[in-house]
Amino acid sequence: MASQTQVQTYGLAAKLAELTRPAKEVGESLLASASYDGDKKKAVLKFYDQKAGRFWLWEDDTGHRPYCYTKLPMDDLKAVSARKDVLEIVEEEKMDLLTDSKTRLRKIVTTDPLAIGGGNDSIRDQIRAWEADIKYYENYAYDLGLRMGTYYRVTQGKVVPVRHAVPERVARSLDEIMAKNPPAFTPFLKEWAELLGEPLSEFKRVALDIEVDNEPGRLPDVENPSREVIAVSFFNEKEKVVYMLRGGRSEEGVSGAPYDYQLFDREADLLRAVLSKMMDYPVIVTFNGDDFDLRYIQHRSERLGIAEEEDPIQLERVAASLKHGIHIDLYQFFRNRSIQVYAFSNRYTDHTLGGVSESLIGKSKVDFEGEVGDLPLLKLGEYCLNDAQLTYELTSMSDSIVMKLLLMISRIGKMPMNDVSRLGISNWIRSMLFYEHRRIGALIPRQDELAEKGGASSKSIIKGKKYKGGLVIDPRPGVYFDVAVLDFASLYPSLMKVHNLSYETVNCTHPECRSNRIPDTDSWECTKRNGITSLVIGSLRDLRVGHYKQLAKDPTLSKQDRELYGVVSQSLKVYLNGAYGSFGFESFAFYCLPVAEATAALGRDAITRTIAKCKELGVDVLYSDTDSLFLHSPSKEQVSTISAWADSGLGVELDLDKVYRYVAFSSRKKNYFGVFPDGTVDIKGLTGKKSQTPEYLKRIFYDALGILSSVKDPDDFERARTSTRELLTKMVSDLKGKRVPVQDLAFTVMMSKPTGKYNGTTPQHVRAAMQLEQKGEDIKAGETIAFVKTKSPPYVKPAKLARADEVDTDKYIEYAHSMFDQLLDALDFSFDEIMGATTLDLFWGG
DNA sequence: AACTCTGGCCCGACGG
DNA sequence: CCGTCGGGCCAG
Repeated sequence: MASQTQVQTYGLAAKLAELTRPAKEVGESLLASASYDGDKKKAVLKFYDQKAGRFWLWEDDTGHRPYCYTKLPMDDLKAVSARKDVLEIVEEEKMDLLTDSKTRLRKIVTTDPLAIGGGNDSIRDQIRAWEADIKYYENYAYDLGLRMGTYYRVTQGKVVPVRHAVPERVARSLDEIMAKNPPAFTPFLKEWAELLGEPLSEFKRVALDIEVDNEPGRLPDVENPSREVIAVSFFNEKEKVVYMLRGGRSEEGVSGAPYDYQLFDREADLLRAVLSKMMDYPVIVTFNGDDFDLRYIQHRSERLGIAEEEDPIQLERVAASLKHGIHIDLYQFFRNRSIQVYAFSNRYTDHTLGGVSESLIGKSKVDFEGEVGDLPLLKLGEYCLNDAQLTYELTSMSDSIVMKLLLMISRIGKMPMNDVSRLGISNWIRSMLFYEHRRIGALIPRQDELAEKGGASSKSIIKGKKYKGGLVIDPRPGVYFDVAVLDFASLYPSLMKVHNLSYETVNCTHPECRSNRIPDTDSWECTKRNGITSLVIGSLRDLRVGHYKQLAKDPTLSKQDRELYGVVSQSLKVYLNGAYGSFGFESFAFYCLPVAEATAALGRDAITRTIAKCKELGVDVLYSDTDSLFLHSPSKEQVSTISAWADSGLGVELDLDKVYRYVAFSSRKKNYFGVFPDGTVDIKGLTGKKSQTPEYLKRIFYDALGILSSVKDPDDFERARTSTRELLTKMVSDLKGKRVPVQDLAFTVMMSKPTGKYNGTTPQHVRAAMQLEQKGEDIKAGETIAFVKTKSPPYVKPAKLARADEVDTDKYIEYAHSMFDQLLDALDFSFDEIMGATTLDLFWGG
């Protein structure tokens, strides 16, 4: 650890003199980020002192080197580093050295059949020495024993954490979990509980948004920023300010604006003020700042001759980062599928600022006509500030859940928050597992070593997939009252734990393990040693299921503690759900197909045997998908018998998840709806709930479900049938009579790539997008296209360009037909039938 | 550079 | 006309 703390001298000189101070004066400060600067060959920790409102940097250049694939002395490295051409060659030599040392090491390690951890202390030491030379600097802070978002105090050059007390109730619950697990899990559980119990911190932050004076119909070019930055807004609870360029814009009414503003005559002055303001904050939040806002400010500042020293922005290949703090680009964060699905339960689907804001905070972007550059200052400021406000509120909603998730995911993954916000689940897990390897002095496997474990032995159901996945059985069509749904708690992580699944243990070298076959695969499991991913994932699973989920609801704990444990539980869920899939992902650092395949195979085995057990007990299994069972009217005793059997026989927890008043299955898998005792409806997979279905059809669909939700017993269905018939008759009549607004008939489908990249086939939404492009619109991947089906080629039109008389009504009735049949199939009536032949004749003129 | 996985449904485009 | 495939969205 460094003995001397230094302060960087970039940034506005005066500002920095005010903001930075020597470490010996530093009181309690929040660690915001850690990174390794390869150019300066220094690690930089970024702290923020909330009380004093100042940030400071702590640099470490002792013993931690940037290019550690080498045995070269530091001085030699420095000498060659000065010359770039030489460095290239030396890098190669370094790689040779690395290979040599690894070969030597492997000779020793091969005496250990599993090649991780080492079998005795001398091997362990050698591994550690070798590992020290190939340190992975993402984990830098954690190598020093530091943790993100935690308060530290610096005394005599040492960084010391500010400790917290663990509530007694929490300690007790942890002891119980440790008692239930084999001793190998104890150190893991302890370590994790200590980390996860660390209180959450708040981050002083501001949201930023910019407006550029663009040419009509064209987006500003970030790489060649020829247009002026005309407005920049900052928003948080204390500060709502817009910096604007006069540029001849109308100043009418601006003096009475409901926000603070500053007007500038020169763009360079505006930008200097912006850069200076940015320095006040350790965390800056944007929406798409990586690709646009910060990149544009930086390039524009360069062009206007603003000195590097005045500018806190540092552009990287994909990210825009800050020299003094961290930049969170929410666009990157919300685009992350794991976040979308597991943290926000798919509550948003559109990844634009407007889309996410509308879904999560119920607020929209400001609308205006024409070009942003032509707006009067009052409007310009309002528009610009509104975007910053939405951005900020996305981080402050629900008690700042976004910041808390970022922080917790960062701590679990041993990855700085700025990286967490930009990278996907496989990178979080990579970082987490690298750390775990180093902590126990284990070798991190190379790709070729992992490949030796072999590929998949099962054949996937779907063409083009790598292995066989979860089991889905055909539902029994019809309506069933009193249906209980049992499901396995974290099935895949549980199986990884119980069956010791890890890349080094699966298909191990012990001859006596070969008989521990994993059903439906050619693989076997190891009973000689605990696998590292089994230990890590298993510990996290137990802590989530047996500890944090309960603590989050425990009334004896303070609100603050409950909130912390809720965030922990949610973050763990993200990791647990991603772990299995990552092992089947080619680019994952621990990619190991046998692990993914074995997990899924054991899942199929578990559910198959449970179904058999149910049958044996005389319980009807109506449906099952991967880890869930739908049981027809089981008794309490039957449920607890099955649950107890799963616990002892399979080693996996099987719980009663929910009970439906009734469930209606069609013959289609992953397509059903259920009604809870309180009348709420649970819809799965039906077309009527899909985001692409036109608003009008969705509305009718939900109306129909409303009718069906009132059904209390089989006799009620007759009434429901009559009401449904009336509803659908009116629908057909409204469609035929063109009484439905065109907007409500729009299909909304996302573009997964730009129009040009669809080769060979042109789906309807792409055809519509191309029409918009012809009108001069810019369509990007990720945008949602609204289109209606029309009667003449190309049979689609963007919704905003279509007239009611162009709509192909028959297509819509056809679509409604198929949509309602999914619903009615189950109830044993059909669209045609319910409409009655005469009604159909009437409307279809047949 | 990359966006955890497989299973399943639906529609429309495309080629024979 | 029909089977196959690409594309999108959803379940788990």
